[in-house]
Parts: sequence; C-alpha cells; structure tokens
Amino acid sequence: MDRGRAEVLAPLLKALADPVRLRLMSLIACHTSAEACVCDLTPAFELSQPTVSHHLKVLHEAGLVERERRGVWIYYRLHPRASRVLDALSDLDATVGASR
Amino acid sequence: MDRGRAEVLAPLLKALADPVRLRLMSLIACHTSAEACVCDLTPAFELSQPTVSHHLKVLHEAGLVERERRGVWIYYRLHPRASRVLDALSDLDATVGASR
DNA sequence: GGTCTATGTTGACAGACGTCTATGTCTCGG
DNA sequence: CCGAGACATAGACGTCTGTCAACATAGACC
Repeated sequence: MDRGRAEVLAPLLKALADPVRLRLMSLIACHTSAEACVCDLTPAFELSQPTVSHHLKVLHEAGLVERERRGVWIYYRLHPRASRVLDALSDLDATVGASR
Repeated sequence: MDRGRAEVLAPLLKALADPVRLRLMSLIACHTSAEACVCDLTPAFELSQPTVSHHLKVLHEAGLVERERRGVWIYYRLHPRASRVLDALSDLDATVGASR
C-alpha cells in the first residue's frame, strides 16, 4: 500500500472507528427500506440529539451515508459503496471474533 | 451489529485509522520473511524513531503485530489474524478506489 | 403569521492523539 | 566492564475528537 492509498483509506477508517458510528451504520442498514431518520436513531443511544447529528455528519462527510429531506424528517441512507464497506467490516468482526 | 461488537471493533479500526500505521502494516507484510525491524521501517517515513516506535506499540496493543527480539534487533511480524484484516482493507480500498 | 416539531449549527470543555526531544534499557563486541 | 548501537519510555506541546447546552433553521399545521 503506497502513501496515497494510505492517506485515502485512513480518513475512511477514522470515520468508522467509533462505536456510535458503527452502530449508526448498522441501524440504518437494518431499518425498514434501509433508511432511517434521526428520530429513529437517537433513542438507540444514551446521547443527546446534537451528538447523534454530529456523528451522522461525520459519516456523511466520509461519503458513507446520504441525506434526503422529506417533510420534517431527514432520512439517512447508506451510500451504495457503504454496503461493501459493511461487508468488509463483517469480515473484520469475524476475524476478531474467531480469536476470542 | 450490537453494542458489544461495535465496542470491540471500534478500537481495532482506530488502531488502523492512521496513514503511518497502515503503511507500517503493509511494509511489514511485504518485507522479506514477512517481518521487519524498526531500522527497516523508520527510513520509509519522515518521522523520528520514537514516533515510529509509538505507532508500532499501538499496533501491538491492538493485537495486530507481534514482537520478537533477536540480538540487537526487534522484529515485528503481523499477527496471524492481521492477514485477514489486511484482506478486508484491500476490499475497502478497492471499494473506495472504484468510486473515484 | 405563529407555533410546534425535527434537525442542524455553534461554542465550550475535557480528554485523546501525533509528534518531538531527552532519557532509559538492553544487547553485543572489545 | 565499558562503550556503542537499537529500540523503548517519559514528558511536553499543539491539535483533533466526542460530548453537551444553547441557539438557529426549516417545514407543517392551525
């Protein structure tokens, strides 16, 4: 892996390297129609709404989730390529799990 | 992904979410016998030796690399499960690359 | 228009992180 | 046993990160 790839990959991993954001990705993926609004997601955490909003922004800026406003609600959806990212994370999880 | 898995996976991703550490992993993997000492790795970066040592420590504490002293040198080797981690990273890299 | 509800933004703060210099530790050769 | 080389550790420093309370924005409904 050359320097360029490392510097592209690192910010992506950084965006994923937080338990709240990992669960957000997972919750969105498993939600009905594979999309969810903030009011669906916030109750899953013992965090304030602005904090959840902040994490969603980080995921959005990393290109992992998309936003769409429909009426009062803003729906979050996984970016198409994020599914493959989640697959890779499953492999990681399995690898970690296998050593426990 | 439940809370437990997220909190196990996040620190692992955190350890990987740094361009220097990604390149360290890659350099070790591609080196002769798949192991390398610090004096092999340091010249690849414009960083001080203690800084490289610090990053190796982070990787070691995350369970991604192993250490072995042989004489004056300390050789670093990828932990067996780290190969699968690198595979997953390749998928990530390909996914990111495909969208450019 | 006014008000309510859903969400984003700002500013502040403690703690973590990446980097350096200085110093310590361990090993080998003489 | 002493000096040199390879590496780790400690401490300091600026920056980034996660969190919150307070405020701003934007749509919906009366």
